[in-house]
Amino acid sequence: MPTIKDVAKDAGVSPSTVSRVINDHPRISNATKKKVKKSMKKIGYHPNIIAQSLVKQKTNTIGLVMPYSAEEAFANPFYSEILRGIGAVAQEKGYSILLITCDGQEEVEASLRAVKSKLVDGILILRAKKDDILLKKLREAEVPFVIVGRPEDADKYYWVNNDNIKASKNLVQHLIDLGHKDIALITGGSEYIVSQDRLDGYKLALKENKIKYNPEYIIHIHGNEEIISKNTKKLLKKNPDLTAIFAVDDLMAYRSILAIKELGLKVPEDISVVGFNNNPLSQLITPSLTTVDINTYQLGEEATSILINVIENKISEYYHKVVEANIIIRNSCDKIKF
Amino acid sequence: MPTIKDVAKDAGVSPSTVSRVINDHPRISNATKKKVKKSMKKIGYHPNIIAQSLVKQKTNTIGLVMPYSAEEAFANPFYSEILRGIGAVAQEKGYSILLITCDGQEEVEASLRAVKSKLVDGILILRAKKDDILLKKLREAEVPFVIVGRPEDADKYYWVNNDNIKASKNLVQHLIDLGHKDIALITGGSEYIVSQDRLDGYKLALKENKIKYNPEYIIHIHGNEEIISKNTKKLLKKNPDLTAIFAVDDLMAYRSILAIKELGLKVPEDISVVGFNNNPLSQLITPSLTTVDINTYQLGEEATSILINVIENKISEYYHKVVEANIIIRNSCDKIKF
DNA sequence: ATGAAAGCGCTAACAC
DNA sequence: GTGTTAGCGCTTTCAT
Repeated sequence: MPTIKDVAKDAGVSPSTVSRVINDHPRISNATKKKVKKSMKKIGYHPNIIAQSLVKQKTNTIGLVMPYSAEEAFANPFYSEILRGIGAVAQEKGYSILLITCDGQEEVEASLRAVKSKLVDGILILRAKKDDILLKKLREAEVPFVIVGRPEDADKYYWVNNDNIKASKNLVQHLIDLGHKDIALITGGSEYIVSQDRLDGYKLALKENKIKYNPEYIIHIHGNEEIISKNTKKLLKKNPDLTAIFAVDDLMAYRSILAIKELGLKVPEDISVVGFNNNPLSQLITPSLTTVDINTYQLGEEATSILINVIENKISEYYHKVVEANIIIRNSCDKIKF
Repeated sequence: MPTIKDVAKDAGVSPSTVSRVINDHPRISNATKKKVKKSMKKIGYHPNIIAQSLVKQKTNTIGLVMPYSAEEAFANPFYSEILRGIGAVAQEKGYSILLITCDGQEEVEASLRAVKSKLVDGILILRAKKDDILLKKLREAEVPFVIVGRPEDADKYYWVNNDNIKASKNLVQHLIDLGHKDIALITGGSEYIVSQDRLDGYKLALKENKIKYNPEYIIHIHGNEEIISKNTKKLLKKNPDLTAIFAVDDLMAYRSILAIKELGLKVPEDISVVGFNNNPLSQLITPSLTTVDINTYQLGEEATSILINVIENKISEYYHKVVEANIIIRNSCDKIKF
């Protein structure tokens, strides 16, 4: 592999001149610039990015923490979609993406290692938990990082999120408008703030409509498997008054629908179902699923854009951005008949 | 950020001794080893991986080329799932994953750049095309790389794949066993070898059962959108004899099923449908989809394992591995009634 | 078993 | 505008 010295020799200039050409230095004559570029092409030279990183103390790489947990959640197209948004902006601004894979509990360690080893200039976190050690450690380490999700101490972080409370409230309001009063909520682990927010939106909608909140209607699910099916069935048997189910992720909604069908009931005639996140498949299933489009791609774009600005010192004050979420009404809900 | 010199000073040894501790050099006394490790912890030292990479001429990073094309294909859980397999092995063997995102046509350039800039030690390619420039260029560049898919000139590459011909043949045989003779095939762009293989398997099954091959039953789809719906409908109207549709990806099958339903026909009573790739959702839709499990996770594991072995010179001869694919029979196919 | 010194490929003062 | 030199943080001979 040719180095900067080989180019210098071939072009009859010094290595620093070659370096200046690489970095588009202003004070360099067009003649030498051309000459050097020709030499680079001739001998097939590519700058060694590792060497550049070492001296510039910057890798132009952002880290993406991805626990490869067995949770089905990971099979969620959410990740592919947000990755697309992240990739698009990163590429446009000349950054690479380093996937930091790790198993479950190691994520704190793995992230810090990537940062302290100078592998990445900044980090993207794809979830926000309550009492999150990872966030605290990263802040202590003074690494640039951006969260997709709403952290606690919201004014001490950079983050991007949907207004989950509002979107959830609107979605439940839609069910209420159709005449539903007994609405179950299937939500995720209560350690995730997104679960809390969607629950809060649910409660808010009930309150505004003077519907009594019934804690028996709430299920917290950890993982995404069979439990949902079992719990849906249990729920429906225990509470024959239920007419609607709100699942906080479309994948969960699919499982609920299946369980409802297995019980011999029909969606939406007997039970209305709504989801969240607008999985691309939700328009293809039968019945097509009413859900909330959270603009996952844009979430990825915005987060990356902010992160790169932080890395390049173009933002100093903590800052967040709320991305619109829109209800998409399809065929999984019916009016209550009196 | 502390460097190796700071540790050396604190421990009262030379930088090279610290380096030897970092690299588990055999000839180093336990006493100094302990002393140095203590200092490292005390001052919060982490080796700078960039500097290590520069001198070792090795980054311990593998590149993953991912065109962020608009194709829905990218929303396919296939990518999440294979990423999990790749991540698991990479992490276990101490490698990071660099996502090389690029738009459509740039993939050749982007991959070569990553390699020649010494950003990665090797590359993983997630598809095989006919007459593939990328593969040729990578081989010219003498970069370690492994393909997920069967390339042309199969004996000149490292690759991992399912036996798509066999799996496809078996799947079509299953339809034939149910009495189907008029089976449409919806497949991907003919530039992809996987499309060709699955078509060949289809043809083989017909031949073995002395069923005449009808080219009108074959549709090549580029992209995954509305076209599938339109084409399914056109196909069904033109060929009322059709009793089954084989889509080479589950997502395509979902769209076909929807189109069939929109035509007022029933799956599987009127038309049987089979898919491929065993999308996790295929068990959740109604009717649940008969498909082929290609063991995506394992595909990712094997490919990564081979790549790392190649990088570390543990394999020299070109080599490939075929991963089992299994038919999963669900409820989307019916027997033909005579 | 440990230290001194050179060098991986590049950039960035500082000279002129 | 271009060359000289030092140095980014680490490893690795070559000494001892």
